[in-house]
Amino acid sequence: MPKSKKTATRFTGAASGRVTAREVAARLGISTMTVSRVMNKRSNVDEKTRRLVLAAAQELGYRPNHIAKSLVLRRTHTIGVVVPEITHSFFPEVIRGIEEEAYRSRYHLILMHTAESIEREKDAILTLESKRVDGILLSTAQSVADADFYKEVVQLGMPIVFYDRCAHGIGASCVSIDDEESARRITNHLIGHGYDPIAHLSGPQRVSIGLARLRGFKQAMAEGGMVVRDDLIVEAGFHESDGYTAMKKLLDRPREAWPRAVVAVNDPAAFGAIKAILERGLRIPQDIALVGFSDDIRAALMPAPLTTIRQPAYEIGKQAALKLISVIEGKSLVVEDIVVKAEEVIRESCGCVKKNEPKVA
Amino acid sequence: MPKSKKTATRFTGAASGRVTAREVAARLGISTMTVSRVMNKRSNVDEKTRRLVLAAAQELGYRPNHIAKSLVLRRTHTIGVVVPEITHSFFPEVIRGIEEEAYRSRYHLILMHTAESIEREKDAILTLESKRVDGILLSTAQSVADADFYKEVVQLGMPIVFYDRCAHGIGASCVSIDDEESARRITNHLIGHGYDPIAHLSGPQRVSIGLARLRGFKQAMAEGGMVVRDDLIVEAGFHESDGYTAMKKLLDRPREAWPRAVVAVNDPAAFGAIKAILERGLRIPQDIALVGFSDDIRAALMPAPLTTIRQPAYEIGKQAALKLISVIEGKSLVVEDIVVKAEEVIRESCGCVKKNEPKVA
DNA sequence: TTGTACGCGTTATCAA
DNA sequence: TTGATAACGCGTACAA
Repeated sequence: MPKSKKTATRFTGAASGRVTAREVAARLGISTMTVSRVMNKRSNVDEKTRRLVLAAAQELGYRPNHIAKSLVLRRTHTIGVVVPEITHSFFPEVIRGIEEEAYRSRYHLILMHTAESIEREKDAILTLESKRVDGILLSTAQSVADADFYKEVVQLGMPIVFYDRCAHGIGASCVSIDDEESARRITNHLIGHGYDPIAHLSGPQRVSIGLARLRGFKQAMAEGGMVVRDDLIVEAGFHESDGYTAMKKLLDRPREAWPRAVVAVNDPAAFGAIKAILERGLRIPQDIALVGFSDDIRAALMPAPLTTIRQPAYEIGKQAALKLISVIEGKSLVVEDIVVKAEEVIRESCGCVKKNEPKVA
Repeated sequence: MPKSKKTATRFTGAASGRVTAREVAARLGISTMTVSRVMNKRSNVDEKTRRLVLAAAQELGYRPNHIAKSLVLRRTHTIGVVVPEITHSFFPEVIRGIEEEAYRSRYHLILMHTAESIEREKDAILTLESKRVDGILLSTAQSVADADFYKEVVQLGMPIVFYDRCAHGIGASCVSIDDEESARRITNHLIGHGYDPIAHLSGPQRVSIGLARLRGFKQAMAEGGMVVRDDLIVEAGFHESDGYTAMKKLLDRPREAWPRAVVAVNDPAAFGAIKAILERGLRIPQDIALVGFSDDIRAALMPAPLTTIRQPAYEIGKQAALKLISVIEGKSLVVEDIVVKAEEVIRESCGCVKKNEPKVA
């Protein structure tokens, strides 16, 4: 041994209360490298020593320190997941999809909830960069203003994939359903049944999906030869209360100005609209027909079971994770928009079916 | 000086593509310690150099490396959250509570989903230990067998707080509602209305809440002078399908063996039971009365709006995070069971109210 | 098959 | 107010 030991080695578990590879090695009179090799399942270790190390590790309660490992390998095997609204049932399903895929590839998740706040979102991204996650999955907050911020993230070399609510044109991939096309299809349903006029409770126009669904609505109207009346497009929001307020605003007008049918930007907004409609003593769909978007767990249980678009949330999460991981691992270099197919769920609220199905799914 | 468009020019190797404190320091001809002091808002830095450092950091796109920081400080400022079932609406609410409290104290969350599997749960805990989280919040998987495993976690010095589904007697705190007492109260409701006999669709008896709710049921029955018949206690499960199967089993018996009322272990199970009851053409509560547990978001929307117990999920998450953080920071040394108050929500399914409230909340 | 030297990026400590 | 040095616990690249 050439050099004198300057290391005042702790033999007991000392300060951090944590056992290190050095202690496992010391216990057996071997080097830490052998311990390292065993823990990483390298083949070039004698079977006998391998078993000794494993036993000692077990006995001492050794847990390899991923922090130190990450520092040297410059990989954390961790993905940052930024969620704007954890309560909305759509996102937990997305998370489940992400989680399943991450688990399969042995990645872990750091969860950041922005509560729809752009400030918290920026903060979340900075934190994730500092935590050196290998990549980020992000759905933008409603209040998103500048894509420049996202662009900087991309330029700094952080792999990022957007899901559901995307920022386009900044060199990042996006996984979502075809919001525009889906909104077009479901609007067509109402048009096809002869309802006129048709109103739209829109989402915030800052948010990609709010914009896309409005576009789909307008396109269907144009194709159907309907007049798009600005006074029948009410910018609402994604929450039940938003839909309630917006619908009430419509119903506060004179009766002849009421819409005959309504396309809500999502199901919660539709629920609010339903409430407003029923409060007036009106019937759905006889007086006003209605469709939503997202197939919320409650949609089938409404007094008028809601016709809506089913968003395959799990699939979106899965695809997003899949894409991100392949970007991280250098297996995928193209920036792309991945579109997951959404399907219509026809129920009674649009007046398109007559049969009374049992309400419990 | 206005912003440069292309930030982050790497000078040295920096294979990870990441700017380090060394590079910021080199740029200014100072030491990394000064950079460190500035980033950590230490007071003993000259105001002028402080500004220079901040400017250089900004320009280079420097993000302090939390990994390295964690290694030396032996603190990650991260909490591991283990969730058995992310889809059940209860847990996202808990997570929101945890997240809010963690955010307030500047902690971050690593989310682990066990999908009710004990294997994945063990794996999750080992990973969290390796990731050196500062503490763990855990709700046990249904298949939990040995508390010994949890005990080892505690003995290794990892702060851990259980929530909702707890492991007792191992020196860890627990945050939950008073399941036994709540089950007792809601069963009492049925007894008070003269229903007899009363059945219980129980949860798995391996899980703390399954056990506690059964105890509460039995206690109420005993206090009410009712006979507890083993054949009317059916071990079901927490899912809708479990409740459906269990209820069908009851209804497959001769009519005189049917219960007059049913206490379901939770709302999803109650939903399944409702389905089974309605399929037979029976009415709720006229033929069979029913109560659930948890106030699922769908409870009010059932054909027979469900009387249930509201679990303050957000509050549970908040309390659990609060307790864990104070344990981590050495401000709380006692092991305790924290009980969050749950309240009954009386709706029509128990036949206790007559008025027909609007179904949309 | 096993071990040694060094570096990953940061902070505590002590000296200047 | 600032800087030099030594950890933190591990893996890479070599040497033995």
